[in-house]
Amino acid sequence: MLTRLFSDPSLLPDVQKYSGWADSEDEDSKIKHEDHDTQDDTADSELREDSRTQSEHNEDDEDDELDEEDDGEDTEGDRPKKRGPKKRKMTPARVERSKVRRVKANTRERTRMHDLNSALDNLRKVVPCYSKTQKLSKIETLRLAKNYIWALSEILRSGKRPDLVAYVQTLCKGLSQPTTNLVAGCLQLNSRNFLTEQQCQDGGRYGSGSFPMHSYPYQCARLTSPHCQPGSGSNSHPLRTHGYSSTYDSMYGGSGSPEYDSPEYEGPISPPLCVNGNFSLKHQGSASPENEKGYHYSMHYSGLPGPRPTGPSNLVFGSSGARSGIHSENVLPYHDMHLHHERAPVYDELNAFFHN
DNA sequence: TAGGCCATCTGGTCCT
DNA sequence: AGGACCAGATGGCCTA
Repeated sequence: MLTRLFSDPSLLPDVQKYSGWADSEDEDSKIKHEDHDTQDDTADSELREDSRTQSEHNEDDEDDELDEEDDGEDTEGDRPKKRGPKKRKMTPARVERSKVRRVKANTRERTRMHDLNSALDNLRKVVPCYSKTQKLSKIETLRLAKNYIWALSEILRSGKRPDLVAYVQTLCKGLSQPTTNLVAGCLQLNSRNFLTEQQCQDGGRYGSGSFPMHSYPYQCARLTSPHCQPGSGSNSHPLRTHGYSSTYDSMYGGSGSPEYDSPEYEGPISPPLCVNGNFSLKHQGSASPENEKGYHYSMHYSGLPGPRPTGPSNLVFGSSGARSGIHSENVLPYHDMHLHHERAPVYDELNAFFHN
């Protein structure tokens, strides 16, 4: 309950500052630890005491003058007298300072974790599967990102157009089954979007003329995604008759598809970005929900033409601005942000590679 | 209900 | 000295 309230970064600091219940939770935590300390007055609590900064000790001198030393009580009954610095009593002033220090540290830690989560959200948006409604978990996001980087690196290294199956397999390597399904569904949706909309309405650089996506054999492979409806647009494509509908069987441990080894499928290979539907429909002037949907699932990667922004002012992913309370992720909405995105060199290279 | 995921608190350690 | 970072602990929420 409180946890959820705390999860609102915009509310939290003020809430903590001005509300009693937030402090009470902090109090609960402290009580928990203080209980621990009292339960066993041990090295643990000693360590904590010993680790206190020198300045605190100096500050506490005044307190020490007041209530330092009652050595008798310090021995805690039968226990042998401890070595090292004498344990100091937690005077009310010390307790108060400790509380303030802890509250400040907690706030910083929350902010830090919020920044981390924001960065993860940004990462979710640039990996090949992005959905606002079905977010990848943190660990899966990192795994997918790693696989994505690996896949792109391989493309650059080999200088070959990627095979979609291998590409998808690389992307899904090590991912959980649900995430694999999700990724596959995203890829499928984007491919379909491209086929049914992009191909028809876009005569531009990504159209069928410059890029033979329409002839790609894996466009509507059978997927677990509900987006792939039998009989839907791409399903009627002539190439659907080639029996490639089990594209993902092999990766899911299904029937296995010897067809994949056939040279027949090494033909027209689309770039991974194209496969993933990186023909950002947002830029096509259409505001239809379908396009919007496709946009969310895309990698926002198509708006590559144009001069590369230079200089730190264009760094959307720059410093977090945590101190000012403004996170970089909040500066621009993503659909604006990626227009100003400082593209990594790999983007340009890939773009050039696939469009020459 | 168990397990996964997550947010938060906390103390320790390292760095500037 | 203070902040950043880290990992462990804890508890809530959600889903199969």
